[in-house]
Amino acid sequence: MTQSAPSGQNPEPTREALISSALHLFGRQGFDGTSTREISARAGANIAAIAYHFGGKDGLRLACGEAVAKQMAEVLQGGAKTPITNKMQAVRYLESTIEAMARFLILGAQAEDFLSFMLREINEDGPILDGVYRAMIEPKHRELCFAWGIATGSDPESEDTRLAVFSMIGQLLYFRIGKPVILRRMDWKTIGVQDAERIVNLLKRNLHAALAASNEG
Amino acid sequence: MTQSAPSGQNPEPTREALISSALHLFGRQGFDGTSTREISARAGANIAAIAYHFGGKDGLRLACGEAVAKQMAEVLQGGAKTPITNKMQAVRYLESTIEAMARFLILGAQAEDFLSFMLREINEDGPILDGVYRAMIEPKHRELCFAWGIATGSDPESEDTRLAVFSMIGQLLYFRIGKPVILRRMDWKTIGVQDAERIVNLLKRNLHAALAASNEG
DNA sequence: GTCTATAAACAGATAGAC
DNA sequence: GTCTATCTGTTTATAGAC
Repeated sequence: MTQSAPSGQNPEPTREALISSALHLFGRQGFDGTSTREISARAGANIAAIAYHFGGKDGLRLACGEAVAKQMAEVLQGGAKTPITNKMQAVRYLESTIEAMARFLILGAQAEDFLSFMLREINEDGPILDGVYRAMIEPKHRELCFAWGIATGSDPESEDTRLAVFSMIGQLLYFRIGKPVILRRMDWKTIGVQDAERIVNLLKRNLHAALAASNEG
Repeated sequence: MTQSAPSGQNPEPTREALISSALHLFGRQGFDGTSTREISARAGANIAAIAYHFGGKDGLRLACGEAVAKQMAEVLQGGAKTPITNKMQAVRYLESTIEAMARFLILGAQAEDFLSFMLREINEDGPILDGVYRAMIEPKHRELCFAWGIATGSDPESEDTRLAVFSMIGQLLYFRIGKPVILRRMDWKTIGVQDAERIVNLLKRNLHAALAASNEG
């Protein structure tokens, strides 16, 4: 938005190409493991373009973080259509969120770059995590806690509820984070559609089991 | 910090210091983000010592992988004392494994370097993961699957069992992997002893709930 | 807005004294 | 086995033509 769009064309083609290339390479090789030459070459642009558009390599990294936050927020939106007022709606919401996230995380091909990048940024615990946490993780987790509270009849913002939601999300995310390990142990070359379905069913069973246990306690 | 070698005592003091320093820095900054100068300075050794002892930076990385595999194997050993013959023993084994791993992962201060390093290596999916997988992850996962099979009366090496064990381990590991996110959401500065206890209890509840659900199905 | 050319700093590896 | 000094290649950033 900082520049006036040329008539009819894509406003910032090199800018977007640079972000897309950087996201891909940062995710695969890490920030320090990727050179600006490599990024610009992959984007079909010049090395100097990075300094021009983003001020430098660090600026490009930040722009990648913003792109991830924006894209992920769009993906995660869609469950919050109908308001949740009773237990059945809450359970359905939790279920459909797990399904959507699992399919996106495990199968999503275009998600690969975003996720690898974010995984590294989470470990780094820097300003990019700050942004994505505020824009996406925190609001979504709060939403899930609200639904969890309705589904189990407990305080949505209690420590136990927040931790319970993390344990639900955690097992889901691990199927993406631990993918290299899982592929070895399962003797799979990749996680196929039917494999993902099996995982989704397992996660839903675990969800219902955990909810039932919470309702008893 | 530039000390000379205390000749005659510990067989390889510089070697060990280099591995320990590298593990720390690789975990925090990544392999590419860490220079050999930084490593040798922290170890109180000379830059040339890395080439002498390990052949180069890559050799030092491999040595770090071996050190992790060795240390982790020791930590994980200890549960496989008594043979598992009945359901109660199997459940107790799963429970105590979760407890031991959770306390080690979440609280263990000296585990920090090992885990950060391995997290990056898992994402990298290279030769270091190969070694650690074979030496530690695969055998331990197999052991857990065996116990899970006894506890639920299902085939220990079926795909569903292997995935179920991963979902159990996954939620455990996420409390370490996603630590920066969790600290923000829980508004904690660090995960204290009583917080860890709360998490362990949650994980045990989830374990029992999942086992119960598996027994029904 | 994109390019070439180059500067200045830094990387890992090594030769050779001790 | 440890040191200093240095070689060689690569890094990011920038100056200036177009």
